[in-house]
Amino acid sequence: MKQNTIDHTFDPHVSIDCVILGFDGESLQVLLTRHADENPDARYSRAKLPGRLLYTMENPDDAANDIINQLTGTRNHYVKQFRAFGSPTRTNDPKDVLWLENAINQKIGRIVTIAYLSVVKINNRTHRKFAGYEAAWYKVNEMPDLAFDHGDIIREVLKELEQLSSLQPQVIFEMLPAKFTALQMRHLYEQICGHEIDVRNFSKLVLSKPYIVPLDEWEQNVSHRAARYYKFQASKMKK
Amino acid sequence: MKQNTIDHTFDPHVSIDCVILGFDGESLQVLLTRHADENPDARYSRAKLPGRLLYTMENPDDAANDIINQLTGTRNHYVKQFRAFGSPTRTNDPKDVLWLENAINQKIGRIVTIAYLSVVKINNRTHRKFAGYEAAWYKVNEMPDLAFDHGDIIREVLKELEQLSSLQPQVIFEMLPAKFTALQMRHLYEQICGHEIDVRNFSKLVLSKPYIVPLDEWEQNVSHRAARYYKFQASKMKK
DNA sequence: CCAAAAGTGTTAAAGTTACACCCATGT
DNA sequence: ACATGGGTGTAACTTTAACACTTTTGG
Repeated sequence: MKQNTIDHTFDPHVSIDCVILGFDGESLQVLLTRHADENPDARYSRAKLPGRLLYTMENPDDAANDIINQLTGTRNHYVKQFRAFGSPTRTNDPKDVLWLENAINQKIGRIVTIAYLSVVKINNRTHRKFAGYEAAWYKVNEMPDLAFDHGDIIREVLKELEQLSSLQPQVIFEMLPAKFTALQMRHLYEQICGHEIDVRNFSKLVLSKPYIVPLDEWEQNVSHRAARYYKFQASKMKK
Repeated sequence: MKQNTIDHTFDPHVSIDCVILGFDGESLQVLLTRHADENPDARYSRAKLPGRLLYTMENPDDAANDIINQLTGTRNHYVKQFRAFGSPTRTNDPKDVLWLENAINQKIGRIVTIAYLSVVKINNRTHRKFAGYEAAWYKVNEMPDLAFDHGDIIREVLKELEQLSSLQPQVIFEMLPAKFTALQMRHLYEQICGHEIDVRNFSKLVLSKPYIVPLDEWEQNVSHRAARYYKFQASKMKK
């Protein structure tokens, strides 16, 4: 879709930021980038959402896919535009201004950013270094201090995820491994909706769905009764 | 909030478009602008969402409020950012390009627009002329051919409204007059969700809500049994 | 035998759907 | 008298919430 021949010029007015969420079996995590400097100057040190300026005539959705692909290696990930953030003060924090003008190499006014929500499976390719940055997963409950309004963006995206997962349960399975236990799935739901879920009600409700199919495989070498594995079958969803 | 002293320069990269919805007692309507030329050149003739470029350092939310205020005279209206639209081809239709370059008075690349959803009460001030344009209400089922991707934007906003009205019923009452009948309210719900609603179930469901309070007033001079009026009382909503 | 997590049913309450008739008013 | 819309109840079904004990396995 994107060619090497495209024009990589940009006007410093619109950027794309991606809230890439994943799940490690216990916690919901968000992928953040940091300057890869070994001994970073404080002004370079705040973590950020992965993102960049939008190229002239580039489709914002393509840009988001690019960013996600660069960091995670995936080409088929769930991604959805959330909304734009454009407060004139969002790029004003002195801690961020220096970084920004260095990175972009010119004076910057207000930048409108289009935030995307993406959910992926965490794997060993999702900690890539690129262009002087490195990306790492952070538990959403233990996020560091973030540049710009990125903390707010993440908090709002998380609320959106809660709605999204009840309206479109498929997104849940974009975060879970291909085979997962009921406990993993329940932990994920609990992280998303922010409260505990009764085990028995969860079994009934979720495991009764035709698109969650039990496998004839069980956990190995666990010091307790082994849990069954399930898989998600998209073709058994309706409407 | 906005002063006359603000800087009205802009870079032609980001615009704001408002999907302003209203209800006339029967149909859901959207406020569109047209060039007010008496005998309009065809190239000026497609209807558009009310909107404009974003001024340098202007808050997008403020811009949306301004646009809505200019057209409807209201200062307290429900408004919510929907999302950004930025396809590189969205401003490419030759029917629109001439108008756009005339209006903005320079060559234009791709413009990212931030779409807002607003709901207002229709009144006699909501057909204002301004700056060579005039605004008029159109039934959402009978929209004219629209410039750019404005037709798509409206269709997507209407889906959003359906979700919004079940999650935040207050928005319904932003469209209804201060006193309304059960029939009006039911028509509005039907327009929003796109199908008929059973009268008896509607009474039970809606009229059982504590925030919908019956008045001791009835319709006058109608050629059938007079319907009761109700009002919305925000203070009786919970959570 | 102990620790840890798996797995499994019942009941009550609330909400949703489907469905039909008589009433009040103006012409 | 008739046309128009107003107003009302019940039963079946579905969904949600609350709640506790026995099983399996490894150490």
